[in-house]
Amino acid sequence: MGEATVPRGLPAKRAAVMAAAEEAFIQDGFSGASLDKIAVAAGVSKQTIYNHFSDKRGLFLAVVEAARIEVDAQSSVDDSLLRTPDRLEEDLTAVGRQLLQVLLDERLSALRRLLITEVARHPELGDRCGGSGGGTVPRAVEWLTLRLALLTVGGVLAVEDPEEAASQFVALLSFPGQQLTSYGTRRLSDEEIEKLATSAATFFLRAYRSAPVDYASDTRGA
Amino acid sequence: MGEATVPRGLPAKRAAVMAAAEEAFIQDGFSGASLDKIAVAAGVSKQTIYNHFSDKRGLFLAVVEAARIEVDAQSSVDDSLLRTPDRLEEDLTAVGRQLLQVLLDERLSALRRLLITEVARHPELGDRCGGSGGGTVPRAVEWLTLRLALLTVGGVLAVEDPEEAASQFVALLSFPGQQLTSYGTRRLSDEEIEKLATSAATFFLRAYRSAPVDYASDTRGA
Amino acid sequence: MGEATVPRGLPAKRAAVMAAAEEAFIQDGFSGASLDKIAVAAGVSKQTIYNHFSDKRGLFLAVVEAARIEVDAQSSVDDSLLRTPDRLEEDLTAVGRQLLQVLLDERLSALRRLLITEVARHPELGDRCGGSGGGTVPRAVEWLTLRLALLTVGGVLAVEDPEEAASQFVALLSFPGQQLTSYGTRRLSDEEIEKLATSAATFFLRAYRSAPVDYASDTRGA
Amino acid sequence: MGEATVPRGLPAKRAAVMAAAEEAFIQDGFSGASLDKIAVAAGVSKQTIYNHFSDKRGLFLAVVEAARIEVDAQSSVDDSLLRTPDRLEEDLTAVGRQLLQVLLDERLSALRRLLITEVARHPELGDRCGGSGGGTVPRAVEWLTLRLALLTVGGVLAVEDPEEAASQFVALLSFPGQQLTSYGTRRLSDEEIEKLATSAATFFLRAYRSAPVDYASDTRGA
DNA sequence: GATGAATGAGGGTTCATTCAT
DNA sequence: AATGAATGAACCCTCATTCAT
Repeated sequence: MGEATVPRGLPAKRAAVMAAAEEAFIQDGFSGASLDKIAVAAGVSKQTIYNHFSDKRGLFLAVVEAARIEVDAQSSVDDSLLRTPDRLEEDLTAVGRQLLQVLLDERLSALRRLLITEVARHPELGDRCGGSGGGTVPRAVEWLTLRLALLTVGGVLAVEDPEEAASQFVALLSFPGQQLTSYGTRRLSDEEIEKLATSAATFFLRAYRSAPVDYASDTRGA
Repeated sequence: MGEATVPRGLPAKRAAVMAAAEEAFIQDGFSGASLDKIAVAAGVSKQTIYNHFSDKRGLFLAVVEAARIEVDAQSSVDDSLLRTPDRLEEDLTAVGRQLLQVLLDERLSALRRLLITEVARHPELGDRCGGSGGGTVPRAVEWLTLRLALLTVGGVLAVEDPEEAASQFVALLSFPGQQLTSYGTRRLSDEEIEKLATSAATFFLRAYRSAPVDYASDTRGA
Repeated sequence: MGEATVPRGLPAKRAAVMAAAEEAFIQDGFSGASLDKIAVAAGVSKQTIYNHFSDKRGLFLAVVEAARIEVDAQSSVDDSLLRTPDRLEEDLTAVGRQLLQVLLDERLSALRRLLITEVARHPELGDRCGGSGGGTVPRAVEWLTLRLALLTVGGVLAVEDPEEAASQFVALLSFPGQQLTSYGTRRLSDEEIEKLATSAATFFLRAYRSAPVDYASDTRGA
Repeated sequence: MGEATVPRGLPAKRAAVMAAAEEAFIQDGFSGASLDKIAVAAGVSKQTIYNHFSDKRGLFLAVVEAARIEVDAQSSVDDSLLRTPDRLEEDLTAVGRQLLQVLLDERLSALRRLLITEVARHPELGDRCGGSGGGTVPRAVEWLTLRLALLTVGGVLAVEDPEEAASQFVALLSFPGQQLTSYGTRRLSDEEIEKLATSAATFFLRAYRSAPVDYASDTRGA
């Protein structure tokens, strides 16, 4: 935990350093980022960085950890969705849209790209950042898990393992989303988002919708 | 294509440089890798690198391009699978196992991690490396697409868009695979592979199996 | 003025760097000089140079500018000469002697040689170093101009344009002086100096002495 | 003498190298010039340079020596001038104009700048290149010396030492010419040339015109 | 005689880091 | 707590030069 829990130095300077460092690390990677430039960008002496953080790696870890927490706290899905059986497909598609936007959020994507490469070089990142550097957003996934469980209890869905199903839905969104955007390097158009969300929701419901009687008469979307 | 297609210098030295460079770039990233060390590792003078490649960047691009091509050429799936209606679930699970092994192949994963961060910094990579998301294996995916199409034609599956369905299957495997392994940083156990493959195959067939009459009697789920 | 006017770093180190740099640049030229060697000669780390100066070029410009100012400040002619009509030829010859010594001063010559080649490559030098031809000494020339003007006012000389005449006198000294010494590369003997000064003074007075009545009886020549 | 008198290799390639080298050395100085770039500019392998010349210095010396000879051979003054007493001032001014153009010739100036700095570093240049690297043009000066001697014999001028007088005339032209042009870095306008030539001729004749009877009534040009 | 390939040394510059204030 | 000054190592790259073809 180190630097993050025992901040030394004036908090304002510390925050300026972390902001500048986050941008630098995201832009240039760990080795590519320069403490000189970070200090200049933060309007701070270089030594001040060393007063706040143990060294370059310490700064890096603190920045990533803070950003992860912050991003996760900001990502949520419209809580009114998936609460009733009607509009099931529409609601799930809407959830897909929102999840996509959360998962492909610019800052989160940049962070994820950073983690993906640096975790292999800095193993402590894995421990600090909720595993794997995968960069999914725990809160939103937990929320979806809960909804799926409730819908199953309500007889609307037939999901044996809600956590697994939630992960599958996220996978159906995230994987093509990352492929299409080069891991968040470019943005998706509204049409692309719509298409991905619809496709995932359709596929998902085709497998997990509970009423087999409806199945034969189901007019599955294209 | 540049340096990769107009090799100058003795091919042996060139190959040694590329091998050493691939390892260095994978290990330390683009900025982290040192040409000095690459030269030493390749048993070559530093200037020799510049005799073969224009730049550090030129070397990087050549290395990545070559590795991509090579990896893709080596990755294939057992061609006898998914050729008959019987053993559908077993075969699809086997395909999932093999795809997982291909997709999480150590070298391919390392390359993917490299690309994920560096594409943002070297846009040429996207153009050269086909999709830049870096890291699915075109040949294997094409193979699966073809199999799904044929099975649909044969009435075994009900897949409207085989390409999309193949991508979905890959997503169901790759996304959790990458999460669990920190993008290929650690290896999956056989049990984990089995579980992922089974889960994906089950989910996939639940949605795409063509005979609804079988649906009610299906003993699905792990 | 740039680096020269905003000195950062301990002035002592800065001065040591500039001294070492002046010697190196004079000895080896701009491209020939090595910052490594300058740092060693100055007893300073190489990075310290970059702490004080923006660049190799920045260092070069600062060094040349400072040296020019310093050299000019040190060069003067015996102020008691050319103040009375008597001893006109002797005084002018003495002025010639002293001007020669000033103009062929070792440091000034070295600086001039440096400027002559580098001005073409670093145009800023021309602006910074007053005329860039590099190497006459403004203060001494101004002094002579004033003396010639006063002697003309006193009726001793018949000089229409004192500034032009001063330049001519300097030309009569400098040009052969530079030729004979390979632009200050070797030193003149006292005899050579005497000969040049006498020749220039004789020639000059032959043209500019005011009393034509004296002309016929003049015992000129060496 | 070395390379210049015992040329090895195909003369065409040798000439291409020398031409490229002359430009490079003039542009960038001895240390600044790169054999790599010279080879490319000459359309020749680098090793070919070493087949023709001993090393970088050998190439440099050969280039400078050849250029000096060539430039001198091309510089001459209108031989019909200064042959009769009439039009003395006009002729001498015309000689001044032509000498200025010769002395400030672009190539000669560039060569002179090169020599001025490099002679100190390569003493053999002084021996090979007619002393001092001063860069006057022997043939033209000899011509003027002869003319002044003949005019003195003819009673038109009163020059005791024609060689010294010729040098003085050259000094009166060259020195301001080099100052004004930053040693040949920029070109003089016709007006500037005219002014310099007139000034030198006027000054020269004021001192050396033989007829003192004319002196009092002389209306010396401004 | 001419080449392409290779070398080792050194170029200028910037790095992460520490000391003194 | 914060700074400016300084460090030594390492960075990528290019140098003049030689070897083998």
